[in-house]
Parts: sequence; C-alpha cells; structure tokens
Amino acid sequence: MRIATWNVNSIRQRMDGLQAWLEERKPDIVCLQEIKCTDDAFPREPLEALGYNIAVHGQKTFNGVALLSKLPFDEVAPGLMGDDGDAQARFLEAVISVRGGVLRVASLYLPNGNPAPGDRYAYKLRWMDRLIAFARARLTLEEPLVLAGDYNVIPTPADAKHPEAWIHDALFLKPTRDKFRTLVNLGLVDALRAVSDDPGLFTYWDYQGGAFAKDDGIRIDHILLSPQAADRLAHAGVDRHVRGWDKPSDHVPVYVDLDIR
DNA sequence: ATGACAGGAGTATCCTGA
Repeated sequence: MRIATWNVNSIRQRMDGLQAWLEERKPDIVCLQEIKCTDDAFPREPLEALGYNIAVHGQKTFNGVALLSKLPFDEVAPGLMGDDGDAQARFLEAVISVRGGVLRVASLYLPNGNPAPGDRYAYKLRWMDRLIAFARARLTLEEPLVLAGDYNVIPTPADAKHPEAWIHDALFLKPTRDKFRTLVNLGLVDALRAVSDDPGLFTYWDYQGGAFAKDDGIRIDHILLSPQAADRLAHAGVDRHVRGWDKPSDHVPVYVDLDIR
C-alpha cells in the first residue's frame, strides 16, 4: 500500500504532471493540497480513468484538499474539528477498508501563518491546536492512521538549506515548531525521518531566485503515522525530480510504503 | 544593464503563497 501527499498548487494547472507522476509512482492513495478549485470544477474524469475514487473538499480561488484512492471510501468527512465557523477548505478525512481492518487517512493543508505575528499567525497556531486535538482523539482508536499534507512547518534546522533565513518566518518560529513537536509527541512517527537523517531531504523550493537550481529548499510536506501504521512502514521517499518537470508545482510528492494489502 | 515567480480573479492590478 503506497500512500502519497502532494501540494499541487492548482489541480487544473497540474493535470499533465499529476497524471505522469501517478503512472510513474503508482500510489494507491494520494492526498492533494492547494487544488484551488471548487468541488464542481475538480477534473474527476481523467483521474477516474486511472482507477481512482475521488473525494474533494474545495473552495473558490484558494486552499482546497482532495483524496484519490484505488480502494473505495467507506467514510469521507471534510473539515477539521474544533471550529465550525472556519470556512477555509484545509482538511479531509477518509476511512478505507483494507485486508484485516481499516485505514484512516487525512489530507491536510496547514495555514502558512505569515506575516508573524498577526492574525494569520494566530490562526495557524489555533489550527495546530485543533489538529493536535484531532490526533489525540483518533489515536485512541488504535487504528493505522496517516496524517499527510503540507504542514507549513520546518521541523528542525536540518530541514532547510539555509535555516538562518527562516528564523522570523511563520514556518520556523519556535511556537510553530513547538506545536509540531507536541503533535508528534502524542505518539506519531515522521515517516521520512524514520528512514533517513539526510539533511538534504526537501519538499519545497520557491519559484523565485533559481531556488531549485541552488537546491535552496525546505522540508514542509510531512507524513505522520500512528503506531499501528508505523509498525507497517517499509519505505518512505521524496520525488524531487518532479520539481524539474515543465510547469512544476513548487512542492514535490512525498510517499510511504506500508505493509498493508 | 536588465530582469530576476505562479495562480486565480478578472481584465488592472491585487491577493496569496512560503
């Protein structure tokens, strides 16, 4: 069972690259972020033709998350618990039956939070508190759980080419990293760091200033696993070559292989 | 010396992103 996450920065602008990558990497489940379209505008047909069931939680212009799955969805739930008034489409949870039980997956797009301090940063920290509450609740189920997406968090200095350039940024400020650590310390495993301590594992390079050519990247797209999922972790990787394709997203896919049929 | 991002909305720029 291969599960991937990718912030595509507009699903409609990324269809060629997305289809090419799906045929190459062959993930069973994909968590997408920043689809930047409403549910009605989501390009379902070409993805269904590749064998995927589709769940979408979109909105006009910004944000938007989706799930692709070769296995059918048993349940789909849009939105993150803790604030019914939050209109931003950043969270989509699904339950999928697998051999011997269920798999619970969420595609999440954590707020950027810049500029900090300010309203946007306060919203980011509140959203992280809600995510922590969600994870705490779901962990009591003792299921294989995969929380995958664009966390907009640089967890440690080893996750940036130039960490000193990010010290005043909402992605790297101490409260941001502290809350991410609180989340992980509930008992989750950062899948990529479970398989590698390579300091060059980046998932995002800015479009500006030739950042990819200089490998001036950061690691902000993460896959966190519950103990029941982490016990089945076989491999994790980053498809950085996708950043070199025509009309790339500024993010690249991250994936895990779990020993689940 | 020049230009040095991308996407959406919408039609000129402005907002957002990280």
